[in-house]
Amino acid sequence: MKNMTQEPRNILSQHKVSITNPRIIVLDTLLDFGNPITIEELQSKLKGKVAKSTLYRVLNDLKKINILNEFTSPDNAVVVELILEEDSHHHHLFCSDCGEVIDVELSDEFEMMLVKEMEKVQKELNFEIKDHRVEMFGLCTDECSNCE
Amino acid sequence: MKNMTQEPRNILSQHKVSITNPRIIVLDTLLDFGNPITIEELQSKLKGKVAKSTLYRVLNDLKKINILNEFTSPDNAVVVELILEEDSHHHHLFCSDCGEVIDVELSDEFEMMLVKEMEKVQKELNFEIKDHRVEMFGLCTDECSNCE
DNA sequence: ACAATAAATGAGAATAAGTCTCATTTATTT
DNA sequence: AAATAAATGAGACTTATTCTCATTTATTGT
Repeated sequence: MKNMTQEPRNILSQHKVSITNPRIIVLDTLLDFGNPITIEELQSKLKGKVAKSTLYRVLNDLKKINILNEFTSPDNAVVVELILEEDSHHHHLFCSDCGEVIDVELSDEFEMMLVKEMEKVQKELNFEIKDHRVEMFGLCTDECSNCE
Repeated sequence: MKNMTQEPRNILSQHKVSITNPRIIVLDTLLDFGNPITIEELQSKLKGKVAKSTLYRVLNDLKKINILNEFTSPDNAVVVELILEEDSHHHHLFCSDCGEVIDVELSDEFEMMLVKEMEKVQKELNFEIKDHRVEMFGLCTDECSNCE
């Protein structure tokens, strides 16, 4: 899902937040990595460039303008992922061995069925469902660059 | 999914772990609550009865014998839930307002389709999928005892 | 382009969740 | 009931995240 068409400066100005160095650097790093990334890994990539407190602030800023998705891996590590306009709806696959997080697109057929299920749940439980998430856990095999 | 048929002592002896007071108290509390619960809330229920360090140890023990499920809420709070033998496969619904976590069963039809989707993903990505989870987010309305 | 104002940053202190240590207590085994 | 092994409590320690505040950087109006 790597995407080089978007520029940090454009992203920021499109969302009407001021353009600052730390924001550009964080966005650059996320765009360059192109996959969901652990805060820990992100911190190590930014060591010496962006202060720890600033990193957390920038991540919060990005969440506020809805271009950052945050979730946790099975071992409770926080993972973030940029939401780019041309990204399609997708879910995540976690390797329990190396910790890698992989984007997965499921079929439209499946997504439609999930929506129907959610509608049923909404009615039964009188709950207004806004969003959903499908997570899959397992082991990446020989294709994974981390585990061998 | 509240279940009163299981006794802490039986659960522990069935899993060959020694029967101790803190373990009984923690299991009792989880059985009594009968729903997924935040560590924070669990701690407050056990205040003065079980030491913090012991609580975490007991929770780890229960995870080791596979009778405790752990996951995180959308705001990254850790939530635990007892896995009882007669519980059926289910998913979770999170209220963004009051933080309540509700068990949801989805149709067999849907689950079968999800399994098919996972098989596709397994082949495509050469990933061995062991487990999955469907999470839904939204707002509970007038039925919820917490929000009004 | 420049001054004034508002917002963002860095560095480290503060807080909070979870783990670890170790002396004491409680279970289990014989 | 004694010996051995395991579990506990209390609090120290570690690590992730938030907060504070003095300084720097961006934005706005002229």
